[in-house]
Amino acid sequence: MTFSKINDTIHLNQQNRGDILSKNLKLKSARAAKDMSQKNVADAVGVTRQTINAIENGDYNPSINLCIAICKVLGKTLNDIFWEDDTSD
Amino acid sequence: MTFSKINDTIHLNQQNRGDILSKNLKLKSARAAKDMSQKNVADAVGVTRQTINAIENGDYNPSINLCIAICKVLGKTLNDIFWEDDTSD
DNA sequence: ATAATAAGTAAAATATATTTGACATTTAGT
DNA sequence: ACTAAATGTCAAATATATTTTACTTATTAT
Repeated sequence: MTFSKINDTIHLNQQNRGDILSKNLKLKSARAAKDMSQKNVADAVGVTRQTINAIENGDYNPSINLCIAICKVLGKTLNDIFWEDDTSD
Repeated sequence: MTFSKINDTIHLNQQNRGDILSKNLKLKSARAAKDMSQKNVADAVGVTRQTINAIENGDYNPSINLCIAICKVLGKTLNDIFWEDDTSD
């Protein structure tokens, strides 16, 4: 049994930061729903506002623990904010 | 027929240990359900087997893109494998 | 007993997430 | 006009995820 590599996008994304990654609009709207600024969320989860800004703008990919912390602050789950539902493409 | 060494009682408590090293047993079982080795998953998502091993054993936290890739390989979602459902903050 | 695969672990090197500090733009409010 | 808060972005420094190489143990099968 062989397994094909489906994760080429990771290294591609890491090399072309800001080019290919799309914005996380779910995060932006979830934050807006809580009426929190980027700095508010950043302080709540213990990172800088630049980090939250970069995540929203798709400049790099956060760690799973940071994603979980953000979700909890915003009252959402990982699937709500970070799961890409692009089943059709 | 050989007998394996049963050397610890830790396994009995793995599910509900709140310690530093909380293993990701959901990942382990999802991988077992697909009959894939750590190296199989590693190759499929484009990382080394040490990375998969470290994630399963809770040694460090992967990036969200790697988590998504792992989930897709195993036919699971982020919530299935990486969302911790302990509502006690 | 030997070989082969899977798994656990570790030290050093590399890649990249995150911080720090700074500057610019927009928006809303006096 | 000014002020402040929120956002966007950038370069350099730091922290840490990930790789590479290697050694070890466990398991299964020959």
